[in-house]
Amino acid sequence: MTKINDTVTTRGQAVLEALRDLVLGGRLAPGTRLNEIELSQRLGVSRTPVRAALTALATQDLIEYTPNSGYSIRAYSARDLENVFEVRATLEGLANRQAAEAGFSPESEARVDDILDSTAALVAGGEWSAEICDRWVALNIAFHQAINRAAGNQRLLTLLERSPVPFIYAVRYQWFTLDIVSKAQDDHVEMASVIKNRQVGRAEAIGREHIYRTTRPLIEKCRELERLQQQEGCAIADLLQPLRTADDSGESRRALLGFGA
Amino acid sequence: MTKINDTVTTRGQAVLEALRDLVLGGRLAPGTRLNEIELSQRLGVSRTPVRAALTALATQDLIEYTPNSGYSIRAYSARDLENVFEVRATLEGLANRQAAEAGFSPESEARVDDILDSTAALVAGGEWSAEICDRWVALNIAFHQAINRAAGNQRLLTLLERSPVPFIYAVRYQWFTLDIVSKAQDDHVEMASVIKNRQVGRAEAIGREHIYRTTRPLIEKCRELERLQQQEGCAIADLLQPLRTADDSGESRRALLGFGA
DNA sequence: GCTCACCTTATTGTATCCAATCATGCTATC
DNA sequence: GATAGCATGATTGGATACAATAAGGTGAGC
Repeated sequence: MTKINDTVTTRGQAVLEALRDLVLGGRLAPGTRLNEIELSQRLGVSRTPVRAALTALATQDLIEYTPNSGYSIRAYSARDLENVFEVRATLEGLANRQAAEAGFSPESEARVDDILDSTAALVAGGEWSAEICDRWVALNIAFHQAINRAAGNQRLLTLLERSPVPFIYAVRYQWFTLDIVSKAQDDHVEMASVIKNRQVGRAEAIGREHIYRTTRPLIEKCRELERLQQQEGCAIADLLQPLRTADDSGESRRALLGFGA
Repeated sequence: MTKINDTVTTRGQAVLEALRDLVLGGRLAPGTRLNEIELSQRLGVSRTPVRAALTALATQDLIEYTPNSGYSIRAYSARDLENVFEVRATLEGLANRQAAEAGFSPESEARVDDILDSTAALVAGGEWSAEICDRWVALNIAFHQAINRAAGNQRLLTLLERSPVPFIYAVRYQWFTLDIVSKAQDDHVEMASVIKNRQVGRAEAIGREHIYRTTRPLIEKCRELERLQQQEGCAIADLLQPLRTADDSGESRRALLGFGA
């Protein structure tokens, strides 16, 4: 079994990264218990750093904790997702506004333009594969990160980066089609433009709307699935079902940890 | 030395509460190191639950963590405070909007009205003492909590309740004067009214503005102090200085823990 | 045959021990 | 006299042993 990467500061930190990837990967069904002993054995460490990582993940609401019972993968209902995205939309709106207030630094502006060029090229290519999708997802994260950083609000940045949107990574091959990504590209171009022109009010509105636009169909899909089944949480488990068995070799970091299917 | 309250589920949870109160209490100067051994001895437990609590607090950004060095009380610059309150204002705006969208339940409405009656009575009394201030602070928290709950967004509620505004508790005697509280009362009345009338847009704007209004003077004060001294962080330490020696018998829970001056 | 109680076992919670790391202060050398 | 290197102490990081709790199964009694 592969050991963890020990170039990181402490084992606890490394385990935290590993378990975060595991949880966000979406391979584990809601309710799955995270056994401390099993995890520590898989990662080649003792229970101590595993417990530290689990504590941190539970504090971030990425997993559930029940005293004397342990940690488990939490279920997301369509309502939960809606709430998560509503908060995120609001916070990204704030980030865009503050970025517009502050204006881009020359470096930020260059970076944003670079990213937009890259994503434009991907979209214009007309091809769409798992590999290209992964490239686009990385660029998409980089784009939002660049804007969120430009806002110059450390508190906001921390909240946005520490609350990754669950399932987005997991469902990306199903979700980010060329059509969706093309619309996102238009949004991104407008976001950058509005910030450059320091249009504060529009920046907030567009930043917020961009999140609503891109996530609403996902929520609708979950809601539909929930209607078909009565049980809460199961809806999303099903949405992810195809992924739990799919090939995932592209994700090097998680694969490195021995968490393959 | 007083032991921790063991009616709570696990020692780890109890220690977390205790340390959270300690940190939010504002008695410890920025940079103060949180020695695991010392804390465990004070609380009458081993280092293990202390470490769990410290991990959680660091994850919530209430304390700072440096690998192989430990945990310490973080400093807040005026800029930090501004960022924290900007995020909070935005989130409370969202809460008010969602509350207006959903409307009050009969119970929520009754509770909000009760609280408004109580705070109105305090303000109308014309007297202002530490004791009355404490009563008002508790009611103020209850008011915002009631509205935030009425929004029906669990995610949002968690973020708001897990990110208590630092220093508010610490500086409350200096800060919440009869004048300030009286203005807050007007805001609260309007917030409740607008939600009752389901005026969604105004609810968001007023909720947001209420936070800006009540916190901006605090930020200005910090900024002024920072101008006087060059060092960052020290400003707020000074703002709190009088409190570090002040009598604090009103805070039963923290006093219970043996963290007196 | 069903239910309740007890016991067993698996897993978490806590304490303690050892290792690793960092900071401090001293000494020696330039 | 100043600086670099080393040694020593204090503190954190990690592992392990032990205690407590919860869940599940088995047995006996009704």
